[in-house]
Amino acid sequence: MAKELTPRGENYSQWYNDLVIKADLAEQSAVRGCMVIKPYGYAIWEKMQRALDDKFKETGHHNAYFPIFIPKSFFCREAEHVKGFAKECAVVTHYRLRSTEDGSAVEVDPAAKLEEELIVRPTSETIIWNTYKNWIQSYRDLPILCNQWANVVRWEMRTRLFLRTAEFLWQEGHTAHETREEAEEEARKMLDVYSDFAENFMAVPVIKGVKTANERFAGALNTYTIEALMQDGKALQSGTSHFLGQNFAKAFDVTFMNREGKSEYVWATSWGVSTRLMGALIMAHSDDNGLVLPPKLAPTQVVIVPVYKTNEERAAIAAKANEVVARLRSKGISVLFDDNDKKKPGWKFAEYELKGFPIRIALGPRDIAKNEGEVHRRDTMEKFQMSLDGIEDRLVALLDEMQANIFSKAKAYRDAHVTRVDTYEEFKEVLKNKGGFVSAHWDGTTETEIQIKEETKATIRCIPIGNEPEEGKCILTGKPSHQRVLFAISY
RNA sequence: CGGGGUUUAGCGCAGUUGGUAGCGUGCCACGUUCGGGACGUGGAGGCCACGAGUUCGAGUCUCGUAACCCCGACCA
Repeated sequence: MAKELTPRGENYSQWYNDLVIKADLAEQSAVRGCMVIKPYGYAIWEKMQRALDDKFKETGHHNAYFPIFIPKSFFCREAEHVKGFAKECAVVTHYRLRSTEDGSAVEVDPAAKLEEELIVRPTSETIIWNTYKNWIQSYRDLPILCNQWANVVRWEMRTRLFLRTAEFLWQEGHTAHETREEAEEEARKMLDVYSDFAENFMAVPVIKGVKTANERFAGALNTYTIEALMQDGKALQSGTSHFLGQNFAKAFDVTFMNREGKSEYVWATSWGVSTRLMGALIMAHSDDNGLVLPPKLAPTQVVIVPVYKTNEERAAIAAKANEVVARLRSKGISVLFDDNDKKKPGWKFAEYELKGFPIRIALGPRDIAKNEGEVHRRDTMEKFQMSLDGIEDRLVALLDEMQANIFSKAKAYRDAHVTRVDTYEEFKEVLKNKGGFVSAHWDGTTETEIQIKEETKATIRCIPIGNEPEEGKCILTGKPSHQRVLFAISY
């Protein structure tokens, strides 16, 4: 029992942390608040990246890259933006080190102080809009649809692997448009791209919605969000898409000649998802045996574990296994044949379950004799015998079924944890004992929102898109309300 | 920045009234094993966070310093 996990029920945070480390996804780095993503974790992230990138390309976007450093003066151009990020910025003040007098160490060379400090990007709106200024003169130059895969730094007080780290990997799309309508449509479209990805690849059901003014991105006119629910009943903001209006165009003086020959400020959007999605993936599906990966994101979908005593058996199984490997690969299934002789089958079973490999096939002498394999599926932990004839087609179907099953399981949990309440007492009771989203009336004011947050720790996660209008009374103030909003305690 | 805690082998930990360092796991070697995290034997691995004190003697007591963790405030 080398890698026993903390049970999920007892201490969810510890379970999560344990799992991330023991499944070889990531670990705390020696640098405060920073994370090392290990090869296995990164392989999953790469699959996510690839799927997202394909979607971005399909919707007409191009990848580009902008500097990691933002001159302080750029950063301060947009008042709300700087207010939102100022408290968590890493700042470069010098560009050189020197040896100390006794030669035993190095120190910052005071003579190498930068004239203007550089901010390590917490997000790239400012450096990008400073650049877009030079790219845009006419409506013919629009739209600009760029995406960047990058790292950003936000000096958070408290960090958690994948969910909140001082440095994290993400993608940030930054688009420039001719009209308000086009920009708003873009922001909405990218929200749909995100929710499609979350649900169809990650198998994580999400609620699409609009953020309240209080929760909006610093500098945006409107922030759209996808909100997912974790198994401990906390919500996780999993992706955001912002309609920035003309705020950044005005801050960086980006104008274009419109079709009427008049000068106009450019309309903007930005949108991003980060390695936080890894956290969502882990917390949405995993169980006490470890990680559960949806087949579309599993770096390896099928692992074949040989079971043998003698070298003759080992050779016979290997021959059969290699044949199965080739057939599975011909159907596009990623497969590993683990004939490492140093580890025993039982050890391998546990290890691959911990790492969330969707399907395992055990091949032993008994199976070979019958031309069968023992198939184990990770999502339900069921085992059954399967003929090796045509196994490739059956596993393609099984992987699809598992993808769907993992999603519907998560969705059933999520749906069971959206609770409608009409009084503040019920509201507090549900948050305390059941968790999840609480659908309630709110009077629409920031004061009420903040008071509820202070009293219950719950925030308004979003106003769901397509919300049915409904007359009611604010749970806190009793003032009239025209629709319900979703509250939750969140990460 | 408030409140609590930790620091001893690669990792996880124990170490009693102060007496000179231990367990689990991992690692190396050999043998028996191999259908759910096998076992035996042998082996390597330590400035007990750092600095000062008390003492014949400090992992253990006192003071100081640092790093990290948890709970708050801040946030994708």
